[in-house]
Amino acid sequence: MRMSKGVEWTVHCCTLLAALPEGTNMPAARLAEFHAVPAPYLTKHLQALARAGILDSDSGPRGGFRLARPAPEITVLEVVEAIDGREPAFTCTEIRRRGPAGGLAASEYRKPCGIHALMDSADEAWRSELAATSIGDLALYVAATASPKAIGRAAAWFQQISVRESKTS
Amino acid sequence: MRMSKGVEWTVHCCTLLAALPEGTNMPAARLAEFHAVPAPYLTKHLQALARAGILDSDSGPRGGFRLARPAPEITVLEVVEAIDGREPAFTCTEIRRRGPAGGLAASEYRKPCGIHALMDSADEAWRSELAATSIGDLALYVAATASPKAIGRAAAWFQQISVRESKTS
DNA sequence: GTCCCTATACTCGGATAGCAAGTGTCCGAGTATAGGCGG
DNA sequence: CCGCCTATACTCGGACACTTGCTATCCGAGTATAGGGAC
Repeated sequence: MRMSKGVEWTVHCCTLLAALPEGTNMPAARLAEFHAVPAPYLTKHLQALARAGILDSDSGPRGGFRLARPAPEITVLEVVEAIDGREPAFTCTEIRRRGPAGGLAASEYRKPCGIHALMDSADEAWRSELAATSIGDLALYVAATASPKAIGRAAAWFQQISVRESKTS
Repeated sequence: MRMSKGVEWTVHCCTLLAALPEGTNMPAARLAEFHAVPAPYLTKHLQALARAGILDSDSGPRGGFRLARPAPEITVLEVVEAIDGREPAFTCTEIRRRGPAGGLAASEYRKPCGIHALMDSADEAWRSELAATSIGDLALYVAATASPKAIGRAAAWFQQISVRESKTS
């Protein structure tokens, strides 16, 4: 059971977007550059987030991605489900109905499969934990715990891409 | 993020083995027959459980698998980890250290990555839920909730394989 | 000088190859058993 | 009749193809901008 790499990338991207000023957007190429990940593949995942209603996207020059809602209203679970799928990891194939002891009428299996119920319960606990934290929480955590040097470098890079844009105009 | 089918199969197998009389074992072929799953592939997974110390195996005629410990002392988490691996689904690649804002000394990243911490927390909640239920609990649940007809069929099949064995002798 | 038009360059969006891991299968090594043989 | 030996058949154990889904990439459609020209 392995989670897609895209989850880590997109959650980091959302956290960065949450730190941007209101109404500001950032193209996928810049997001990829900041996180040192392959740009085309990251774009694919960001599109999935746009489809899920987590990001809004603008085309053309000065275009890019931005959070569709305030960061505190976006849970990490939403991002994970947008990338990794909404269906639970465990899929019950109703083994108990098969084989020599199975084959009975559906009415004989009214109680849920015990293993299925347990797996669903564990899955629910997992999702509950991810739903309790928002992108806004993560952004605050980063702002509070990141070293001043790292924040300084991020700010410097952010200014650099601003002058890089104004140079073309 | 999809869990291996082998998890469902082996948990069902362990539950069945828990229902067997003390000291009784069952070969992989019978377990596969009862659950209507491919025997060779199930064998592969049962071997993983034997390696993990969950099952004991006997070779030769009258051989087979049996629980290595009392069913209440075997948690579902053990079975899941034996099949699906012990490492967490999410792997942090320390994205924050890469890119234009990264590249600082390791001492600048003493606080753990927020996303990493959250994912570990969710993973812990998931594992905790699976560790709270034992194979013995599942066996009791099945015995309490399965329909009398299903239990009757299982008993009939169990008797049938017994006479099938005695027929050869 | 102001407005409009056109060409441009940059953005997202979906469709397309490559690869790793899970899925499914097979055959060989080892062992308790069952029958036959000798005492 | 009893004990031993041998051959057997059945079991687990690890090594070998195949398929699905994640990984990585590219090119095309759409749009706001910037410059030039006309009024």
